[in-house]
Parts: sequence; C-alpha cells; structure tokens
Amino acid sequence: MASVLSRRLGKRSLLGARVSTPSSLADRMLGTAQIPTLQAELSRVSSHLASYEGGRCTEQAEESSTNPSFPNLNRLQLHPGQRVYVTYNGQECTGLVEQHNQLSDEVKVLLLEQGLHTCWKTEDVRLAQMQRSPHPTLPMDHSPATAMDHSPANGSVQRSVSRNIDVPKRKSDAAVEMDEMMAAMVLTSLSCSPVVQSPPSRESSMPASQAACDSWKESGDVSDSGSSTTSGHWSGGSDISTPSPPHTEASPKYSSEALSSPQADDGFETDSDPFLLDEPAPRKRKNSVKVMYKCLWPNCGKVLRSIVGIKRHIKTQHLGDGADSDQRRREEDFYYTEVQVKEEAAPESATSPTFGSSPIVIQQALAKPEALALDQATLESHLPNSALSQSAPSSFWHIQADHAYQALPSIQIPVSPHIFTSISWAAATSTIPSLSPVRSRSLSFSEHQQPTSMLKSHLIVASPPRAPSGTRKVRGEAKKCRKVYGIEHRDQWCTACRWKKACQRFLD
DNA sequence: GTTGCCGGGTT
DNA sequence: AACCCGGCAAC
Repeated sequence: MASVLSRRLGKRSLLGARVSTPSSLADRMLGTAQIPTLQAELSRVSSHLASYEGGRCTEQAEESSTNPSFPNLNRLQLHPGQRVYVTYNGQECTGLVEQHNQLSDEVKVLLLEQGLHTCWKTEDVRLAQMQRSPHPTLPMDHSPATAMDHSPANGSVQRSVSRNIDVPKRKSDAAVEMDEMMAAMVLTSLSCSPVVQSPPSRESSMPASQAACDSWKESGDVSDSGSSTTSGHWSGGSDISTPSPPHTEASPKYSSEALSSPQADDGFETDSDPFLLDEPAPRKRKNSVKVMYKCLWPNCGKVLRSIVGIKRHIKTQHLGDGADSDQRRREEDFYYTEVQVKEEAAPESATSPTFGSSPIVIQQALAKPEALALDQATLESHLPNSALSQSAPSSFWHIQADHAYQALPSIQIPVSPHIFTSISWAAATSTIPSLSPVRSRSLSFSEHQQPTSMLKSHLIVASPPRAPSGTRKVRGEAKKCRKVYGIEHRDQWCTACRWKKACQRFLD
C-alpha cells in the first residue's frame, strides 16, 4: 500500500520535481511536502504526532495573519533551548534558541554544528518541529504550477504558499521509508473501517486509501485467474505503480456476488484488524504468543521483534542498500515472515486446530525454527464470495512456482507490506522436484466464516502437480461456470471461463 | 454436439 | 497483462 501511495505521489512528484530547487534543498523539503500530508491523514487515527501537527498548524495560521507574505514565527514564543533550524552560509544548521526577543523580532541561536552564537530574524528561523521545511530565505518554488495547486498567488505570496503546499517532492530514502510506514499504518487501519470497504464511500475517503481501493479492486479482478498476487511487489520493480495491496471488496464485479456471503466483510475486518494494532508493537496474543519476524533469506533465519527491524536487516544484510532501488526496497517484504512463538514451550502441531482461534496468523513455530507462520490477507479471493474462495489454492500454486527463490517451505505472500494471508504448507522431501512439493494448505483467516461447504478448503491435500507437458488436463467433475450460470449469463463466469481457460471458480 | 481448456494471437 | 479464439480432446 505504501507503493500505492507512491503511485499517487509518484505522479505528483513530477510536479514537485519541476518546481523544486537544488537537490539538497529539495530533499530537505520533502518532509514538509510529505509528512504533513500524511500527518493530516494520520491525525484521524493517531495523535502521537500531534505536537508536530500543532506546529504546522500554527504556521499555517500565521500565513493568513497580518503578514501573509512571510510565514514566520512572529507569534511563536521560542523558548531557550528550543531546537530550530536556520540557514547559515547556505547550509541548514541546527541550533538551539538562546533567546527570543519578540519585540525586536530577533532570535539568538546557538548553532550546534558551528558552535556559534548567532542572531536571526524570527522569520529566518524554522522550528525544529518543521525541520524539513524549505528555507524561506532562498528563492524557490516560483513555478506557476506550484502556485496553481493552491490559490493564484501573487509573486510575493508564492514563497509562503509553497511552504506547506501539498505537492510531494522527490523523496529521500528516509522520507520514502517514513511514507511507507505511515501510509501503511493509515491504510491498514482504514482498510478495516467500513468506510473503505464500502464502495460508495470510496470517494470520501482520503486519496491514499482510495488508491488502495483501486488497487485492491485490481487485485480482486485478477484473482479469478489465480494470479492476483503475481502483480504484487516482486514485480513492482518494473512498475512500482502497480502494486497489489490488500483487496477491499470494492469491485463492482464482485459486489453482487458478495451479497451471497455477507460475512465476507466481517472476515476481512477480523483479519486485518490485528495488523492495525500490531503494526507498531505486535500485541501479544492471549495465549502469550509472541509475534516475531523471521528472515527467510537462505541460511539466515534471523528473528527480530519488529517489522522495521527485520526489514532493515533484510535490506542491509541481504539486499544491499541500493539507494534508489525501489524494487529492492520492496523486495524486503518477501524475505521475512511473521512467526508466532509461544512463550511457554508447548510444541504444537502445525495442523493443530488452534488456527481457528486466531484469525490472523497461523499456528506453529516452536519446534523448529523453520516452522513458520504465514499470513496474508488475500481476501481478494476468499472473502468476497464463497465461490471464489475455491480458486484460492490455484493462486497459491502459482505463487509457489513463481517464487522458488524462497528457500524455505513457507512463503509469505505480501499483498500489502503488512497484511498477509496465512498459509502454511508442508514441503515434502519427496521425489517431487522442489518446485512442486506436495503441499497441504491451511488457511487460517476467517474461512471459518465461510459457508460450511467451504470448510473443506481448510485443509486441502493438493492434487498432484499438473502432469508434465503434453497431457491435457483431465476434465474435472465440477460444474464449471458455463454450466452453473449458463451461456446466457456469461458475464457471471469467472474470468478464466470467459477466456476459455481453466475455470478458476469451480476447481476440480 | 457440447464442454473444458490449451495454445497462441491480439490489443 | 488482459482479452480473445481456434482447435483439440473428453464427454
């Protein structure tokens, strides 16, 4: 979903790039361009950054005050010791407020890096809270495009207008990371809310979440063919703007079908909700299960407590720290998995029925470090309607085949960086080639809410891998879309059937 | 003849 | 990648 955001930002960042100033400055401006935007969105679900928000709001208020052309800190009382930024010798420097004379509008600042005591006009001082704000004393952002994004400002106002303009600039790595984290938080949280899930409400939700909805719809649409997840992050390198975030039931195509299984939304909510709460600090499960994140990189197996940590580990240790490699940045999502570790050593079978108790993550862990719990909220296939849920296994087969690089038997399929469907399968040490192990699959999340007839999919012993080339797939016994819906209702067929491909809805 | 779907073409 | 369809094989 973060990449969803980056899609949105990506388009707009062209604008930002055009209007931005020297690169170093542009980088510094990111914070203002990006974070406040997110901030405003985040403010609905989080208040821990309120101080920053407050700082910005204060500044905004001043812009409309008596001196609109210079957003300044006139009305702010700077306190001694307060951290501020100033531009000294063309460089942005951090300093501490020594004294603020509001009458003379001067601020004495101790420059930390230079060790100098300096005196500044208040307007030349930026609050550390707004640390990444563009420098007001440098000419910048005079592009008409920028001004047009807001009100048609005259020349003298442009500078102030651009300060808080909601036009993202080219991102620094830190900003990207921040964006992704925050966007992830926002989207995961909002994705649980009825607002996002309800198609009519999409318009009113924030842009990022709407983008998420769109993308989810995409993934939902392709889920019929069982390849939805292949449009996910690992292919994002070629086009990061086509991610495959979690799927909300927003597709009109499925909306009618979804009526037949109204539990779908509930299931989704149950599923993703813990992630919302768990994201910053995974909530402990009732049965004192710790959620850890295990590196899946071959011969690594490092286990960390936080997603951020494991991502950083993967990025730095395995993927390298390519500064501008978006693909790599996203790849890190594929190399870790969420692991439940019970604190009391009570080894539990991977197929123990406990998976019903926790909708999110699955079982296992313990006995072997390789025992991994996988999760993914690929609700796109399962939740919207019961029929589609049958197509899920084939999706996973594709995943398995497409990601042989996953050295371990478990695979984590990120649909979004932070929402996963739980799958666990056992790779047989058999004669079967590694790409087609005998797999048993258990879906943990919310399938118990599916109609009873669907329960069989809880544990599916895989049919033998499709026979090697040459032999045609044996015609299955299951009724296919054509039979079920009839030729006259071809529009209700699954996509594959419409394309005269192997039916993905009524699998054999 | 009907149906399922593979393989390949088109967009 | 999404979509379409000729053609084959199973029914």
